[in-house]
Amino acid sequence: MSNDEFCEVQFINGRVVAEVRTRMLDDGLLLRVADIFKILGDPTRVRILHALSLREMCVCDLSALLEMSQSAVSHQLRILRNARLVKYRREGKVVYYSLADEHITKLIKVGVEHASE
Amino acid sequence: MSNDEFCEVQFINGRVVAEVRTRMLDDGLLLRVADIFKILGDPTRVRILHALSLREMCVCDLSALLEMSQSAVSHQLRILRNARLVKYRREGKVVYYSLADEHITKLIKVGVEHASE
DNA sequence: TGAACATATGAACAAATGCTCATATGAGCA
DNA sequence: TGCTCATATGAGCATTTGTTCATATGTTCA
Repeated sequence: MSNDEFCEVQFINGRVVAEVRTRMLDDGLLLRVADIFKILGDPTRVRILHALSLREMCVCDLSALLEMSQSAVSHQLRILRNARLVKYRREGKVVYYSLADEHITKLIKVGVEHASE
Repeated sequence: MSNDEFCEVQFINGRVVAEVRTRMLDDGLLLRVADIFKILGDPTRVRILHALSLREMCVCDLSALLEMSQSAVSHQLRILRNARLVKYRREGKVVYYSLADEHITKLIKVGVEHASE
């Protein structure tokens, strides 16, 4: 696929494009990066993750804390589970969720720093 | 609004919820955090930001690099502009975009680190 | 075993999103 | 001024997303 299909200009150097392309990270990797950020890009999930960074919690407590239905919280927890951002343990009828690792805390932290500017 | 509306359980302590609530970051802040991550949560925008972290580029070159229409790139650049993640300068007919600051580079970097696991 | 409860999940639906297409804007140049 | 080109933007549309509602699953306990 030639550049001409997208850009008909001559004087804008294709060499610049080619040079940058060699230094670009793999598209698949950048896609995974976007996937992670997409998961973090929802207020409910951010609040859940932040709450879990303070303390392990069960679904019911999270639901009360966030003032959201148990179903809504559960649906979001599934998304976080599938993305391996949280882990959980069952204790009788109650399921306790916590962050999968400190990496997540760091991600949230960097986001908070940026938002606090 | 009582917890009961969302959680009828007695033995799951409301004190835990109350205690965590006092330590929770402000909801408005967490909303802004989610907003930033939402913007980073799209492959096109991540690729644009990553490219700009390597070099200042014009719309046309970005379009060629990403093999996307000029219109699509321009639309995404507007979103990035509104979020103050990129800045731009005009040079004749050409508009050059670059990252607003190194904060953005750091955000992307942390995301890449996570995705590289 | 059967009732009660914490959690999970499927279907449905409204809202948000990202692209395309057509067109507008704005700058350089003949 | 009129033409060309780089960029911006509005409308339309298909897809994705987050919630609710209803219901299923799985565990405890009488």
